[in-house]
Amino acid sequence: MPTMLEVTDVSAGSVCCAPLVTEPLGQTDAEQLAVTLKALADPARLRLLSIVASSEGQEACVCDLIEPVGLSQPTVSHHLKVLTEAGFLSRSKRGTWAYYRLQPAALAGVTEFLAI
Amino acid sequence: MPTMLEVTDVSAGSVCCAPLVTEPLGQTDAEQLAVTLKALADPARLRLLSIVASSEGQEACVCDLIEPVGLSQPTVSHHLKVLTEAGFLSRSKRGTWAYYRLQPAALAGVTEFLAI
DNA sequence: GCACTGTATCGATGAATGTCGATGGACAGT
DNA sequence: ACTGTCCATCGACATTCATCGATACAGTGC
Repeated sequence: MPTMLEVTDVSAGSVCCAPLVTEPLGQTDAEQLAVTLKALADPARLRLLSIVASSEGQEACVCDLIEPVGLSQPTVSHHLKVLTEAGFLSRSKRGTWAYYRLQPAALAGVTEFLAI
Repeated sequence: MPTMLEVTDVSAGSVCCAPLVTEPLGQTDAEQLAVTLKALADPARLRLLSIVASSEGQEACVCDLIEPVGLSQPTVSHHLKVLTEAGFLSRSKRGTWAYYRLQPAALAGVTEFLAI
């Protein structure tokens, strides 16, 4: 088969390593975690994520996301891709529409890492 | 007195608003949260935070942080300032040395916000 | 006062990133 | 096929940011 890539699934759960407060982080672990946190650290993405999370079935179509955040369609598409690659959302296309669904495990992974 | 500023204390606890998944985030809340998360979303800062967190009394002197992260002293100082302004660390000067201490409540606030 | 050490600030620079308009590709209806 | 809609990618631009060397500031000891 050629390229059945379908974005990237982190198959999240725990993020990568022991909780932040237990032991010093190595360089590569820190870089990986920074990528994940950077995906969250943007106002537009936080809003998109919260809108998806509080939608029916924690799922929303792109067309329903553009107006609420007040950004252009390409920009919204870009942010959704970032969130998806970080594992916080998953994408499924139904007809002409693309639906993005919350992946609670990814959030849980971050929480677990930051927990005391 | 002229400027007794002493950085900025968030006197953290909960971050600012309802958990991410409960209701759509407003623009200003999202911006505030993004600033907080951006402070975490950097490899060097994650490493610094984890080193401080796993030190005796969850506290460390700048001089003990420079070598482990392998960055210049001004850069380390910059990152510590960012973490302090975000409320994750507090600073206290004792003699010539500056000690940075973990503020667990700030981490707890983020955790609370991301929790399901 | 003077030298020394530990930190913070300043200014510069290169890299990363958020944003948009324009374009392309996929699908539905006529 | 043609048209229209929904969405992703591309290229460009402006801004932000991580990093460093140089410098300034504060405290200690002589």
